[in-house]
Amino acid sequence: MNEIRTDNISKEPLRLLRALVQTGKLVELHLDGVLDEADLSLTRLFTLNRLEQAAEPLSLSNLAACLAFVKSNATQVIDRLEKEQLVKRVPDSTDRRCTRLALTDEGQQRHEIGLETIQPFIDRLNTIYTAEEQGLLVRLLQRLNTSLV
Amino acid sequence: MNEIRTDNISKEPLRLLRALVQTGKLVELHLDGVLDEADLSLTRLFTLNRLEQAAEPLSLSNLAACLAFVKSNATQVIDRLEKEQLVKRVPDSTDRRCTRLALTDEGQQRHEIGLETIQPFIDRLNTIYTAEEQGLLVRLLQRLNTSLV
DNA sequence: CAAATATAGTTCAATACTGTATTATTCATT
DNA sequence: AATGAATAATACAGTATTGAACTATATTTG
Repeated sequence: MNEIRTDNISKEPLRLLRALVQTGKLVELHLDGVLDEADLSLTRLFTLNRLEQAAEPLSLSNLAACLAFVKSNATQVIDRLEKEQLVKRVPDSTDRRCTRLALTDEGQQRHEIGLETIQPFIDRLNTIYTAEEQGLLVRLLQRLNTSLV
Repeated sequence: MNEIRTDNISKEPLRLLRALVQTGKLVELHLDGVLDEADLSLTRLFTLNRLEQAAEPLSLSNLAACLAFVKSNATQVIDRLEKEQLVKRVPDSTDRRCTRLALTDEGQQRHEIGLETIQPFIDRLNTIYTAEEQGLLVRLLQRLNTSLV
């Protein structure tokens, strides 16, 4: 009797998967366009945001884990941000393998600008979803997130 | 008195955004690894899946819209799939600007293999989320999705 | 019907990302 | 203390994606 249930689930097995992956891409595609005027991308803004929010200065590995890309890419993202003086590499005091990342003043300013630039989209999210729905969505997504790390 | 509410929302304005974008990326990162053994990527599997599911043969623009990437990328994704004989370009009968896309037999087989390859992850999704939660999640995500097109 | 505008697809250059191999350092075990 | 395994970061090659400029065909409109 559970055939029916199984059939229902497997009928369109990629629906959830596609929704998860492609909504993210759509959002990124949209915001990358918007952020162009601030000389940022969503990846770059997220990076600045992480560094700004972190209690302790993050390492490159931390960052790669936070932002869902591989370590070698973290190196390059930070290379680019450092070249533009938005971020600074500082050596870790105790572990000499480890590099810590700090926002420069200009990095902080750019972070602010970036947040303002995407504010219209944030407002739009607030019209699309109620506060409760936003909370629910975040909880559901993070449940998957943590199960993937 | 609504200051409090506003503050609450703007305190961590990127939480939802980050959850949306990065959960998608994490899933893709994970499945790209898994799909490697089938000589596929998630993008490629989604592409095959779209072509297989479509009632009418899709055009390249359709596909780009479905899969959340730009037209020039659709051209190249299809170039690669066509080179491997998984997909065939066929001219549209009425509009000579338009190219329609068809799965080859090998493309269908590879699609099947791809689905089997990610089945363990689908199963895992089914343990992480109840059927109701999956439905809810899809509805919420698609609401944003359609508002972005 | 001609001219202007829009649409479908492609090309090409620039950028971003992944994966493998490598170096340097630390940690663990004996 | 010495050796071996683990971790942090990087370099580099290969691939994927974007964006702008372009060609060809359709559609609209004056």
